[in-house]
Amino acid sequence: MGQDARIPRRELGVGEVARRSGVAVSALHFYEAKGLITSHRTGGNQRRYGRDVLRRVAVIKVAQRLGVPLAIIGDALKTLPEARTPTAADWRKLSEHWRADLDARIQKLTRLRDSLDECIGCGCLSVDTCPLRNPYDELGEAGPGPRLLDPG
Amino acid sequence: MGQDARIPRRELGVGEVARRSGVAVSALHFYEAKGLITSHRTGGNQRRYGRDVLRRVAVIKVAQRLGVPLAIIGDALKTLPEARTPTAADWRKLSEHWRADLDARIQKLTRLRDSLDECIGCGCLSVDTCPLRNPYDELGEAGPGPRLLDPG
DNA sequence: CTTCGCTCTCAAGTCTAGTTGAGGTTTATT
DNA sequence: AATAAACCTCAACTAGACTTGAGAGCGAAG
Repeated sequence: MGQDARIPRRELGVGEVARRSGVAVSALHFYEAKGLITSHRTGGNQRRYGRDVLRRVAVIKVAQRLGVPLAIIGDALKTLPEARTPTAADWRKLSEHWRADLDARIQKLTRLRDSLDECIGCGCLSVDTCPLRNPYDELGEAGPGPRLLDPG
Repeated sequence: MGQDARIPRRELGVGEVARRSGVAVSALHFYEAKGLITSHRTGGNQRRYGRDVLRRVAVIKVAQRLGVPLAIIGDALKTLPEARTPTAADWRKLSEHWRADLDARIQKLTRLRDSLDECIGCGCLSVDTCPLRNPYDELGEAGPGPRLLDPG
């Protein structure tokens, strides 16, 4: 068993962080590879995390729920001074920024819903005239291929 | 040039469908491989589409804007009687269904925004008590792209 | 000191929605 | 008949966010 037995305030192993934060160990490895979190190693090359990692992972998860891609989250986290535990003030700054994105996304979906209501009985779907087919409000996700982000 | 010269009511070649519907030829191939549209072939193995394909592609594109994944769109189109051109009534049925999804998505994001407003200064992010971290409203988050899975 | 569980690295696979390219065939026009 | 534009198939690539698996090492309990 791990190192969590009687050491409430020490560093955390990867499995413990996984349990406490609710993400998989593989995801933590992945975040670390992407530079979103950091760790140092024991003599035996195992990861040890400071307690700030829990807050960081929390921020990551919330930002993902907001629809922010990992790369952007990573950039934001890097603006925090040197591997510091994010404070409430830091969090406020990040969340205010992301709130704007969220708002835009909600607006876009709402407009779409309104168009859908208008068109729901017409069945026209004309390429030129139907508002549902005319993306007057394509925000970011223009273009080719596989970049449609805007999950739930 | 192709077969569209003086034959307004005949079948359509793949390039013409692409031009008229605004999707790439490769996308039409792809939709066909996925069973969302069908064609028959000439002696020389080239695709020929009935005119209903234009309406079908229109439905596909609109549904995608609503955030419906291709697999679901395909299932819906399969409920239409045998390769029939979707009528206005068919379209209404589909769109009413998808409207509910859209609404749910909007509601979810709105709740998320409200939580964010509440939490924007608190910085708590407690795993147990923070509403931002407690996904009381995970509806099958059928996101595009990667699997943003579960209790994100 | 053995053993079992945890952790390590690295490669490859998954899923969506296609695009791109190679190499070859068909169709329409000249 | 020759030529050019369109079309064909199939494989491989893209992006994002991970997961899965193989093969090997680490750490603490018994």
